[in-house]
Amino acid sequence: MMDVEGNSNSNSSSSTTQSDEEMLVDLRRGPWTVEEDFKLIDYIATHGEGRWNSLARCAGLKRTGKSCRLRWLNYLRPDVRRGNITLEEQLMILELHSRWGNRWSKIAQHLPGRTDNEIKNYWRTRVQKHAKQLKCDVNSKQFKDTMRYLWMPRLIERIQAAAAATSSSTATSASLAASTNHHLINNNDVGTGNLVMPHGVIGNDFGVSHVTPSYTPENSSTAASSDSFATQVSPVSDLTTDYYHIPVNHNPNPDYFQTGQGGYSESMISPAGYFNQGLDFQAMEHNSNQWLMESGDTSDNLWSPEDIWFLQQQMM
DNA sequence: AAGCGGAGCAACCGCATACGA
DNA sequence: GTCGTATGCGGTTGCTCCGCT
Repeated sequence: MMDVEGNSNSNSSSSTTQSDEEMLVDLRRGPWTVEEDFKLIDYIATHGEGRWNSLARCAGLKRTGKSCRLRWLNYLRPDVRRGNITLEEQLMILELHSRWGNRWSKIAQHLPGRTDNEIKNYWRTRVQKHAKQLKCDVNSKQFKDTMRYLWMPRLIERIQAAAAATSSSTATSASLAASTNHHLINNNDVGTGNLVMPHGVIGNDFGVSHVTPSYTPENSSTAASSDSFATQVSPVSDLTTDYYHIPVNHNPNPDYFQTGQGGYSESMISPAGYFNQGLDFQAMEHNSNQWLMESGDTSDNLWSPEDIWFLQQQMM
């Protein structure tokens, strides 16, 4: 593919409008040029988006409507966030993927500024790489448990640590940590009631505990809406949808919430009980150590030796 | 310095669904 | 109800970059 010279492409899409696109005998493909980008931006600024086939034609772009749409949505749109996936976003992706699977666009809706394509790429390149390093399939129960019991708690710890390091002086970051905990842990209150305590005292069996004396969902939301916050860290608290409060068993996807398994956080509360269900955590720990040795990307190094030690204690 | 291989990412493809005539 | 068209989504491809040998 990637015929940058723009070969005719009558078979580019089985469902794309024949009348519109086949008339464009000179369709370009491959990477977009700066000139094409400007054309598209200009046209959309004047006429708005939508009706992509006619847009492509009227804007003088020798591209398919689909190509224009994709370019706009994934790259040119002014609110697209570029750059590294933050810890908060990683956590969100892991959590949301555990709920919805490869529903990338749905996941992207909860990560403002991120596109489904970007999240999909992140998953395929980073998460699947880790699965490979752990020598298990990304869809396997073992790998999902690894995410649930090791990565996610570790991410929460690191988010809190980062917030504590930078925010003793700013309420914003504190609210972030609180809000992250609130959103990610609050569905534990379904059937447990012991994780989210009044006035933001939050803890779990992984040693992740945090006291946020003034936290409420309301002020978290307020803090999250500040501009500086939005540009520096992922606006987790903008995820105002209350799906975290939905009892996990209501999830329509049986693949992710099997009987007795619950959501990840439900099991996080009482890992010891769950650890007795035949999981090969020794093998996971071995592979995880190997992963830590091999990975040079600090953003991926979610586990410390203490984590491994703790994991071993849980298994005893 | 050159070759090679893997990672990351932009773009394409095919299918599904929505919508209007 | 059917057909044609438009849009959206998830999977896949292949290019570029970068690190390693």
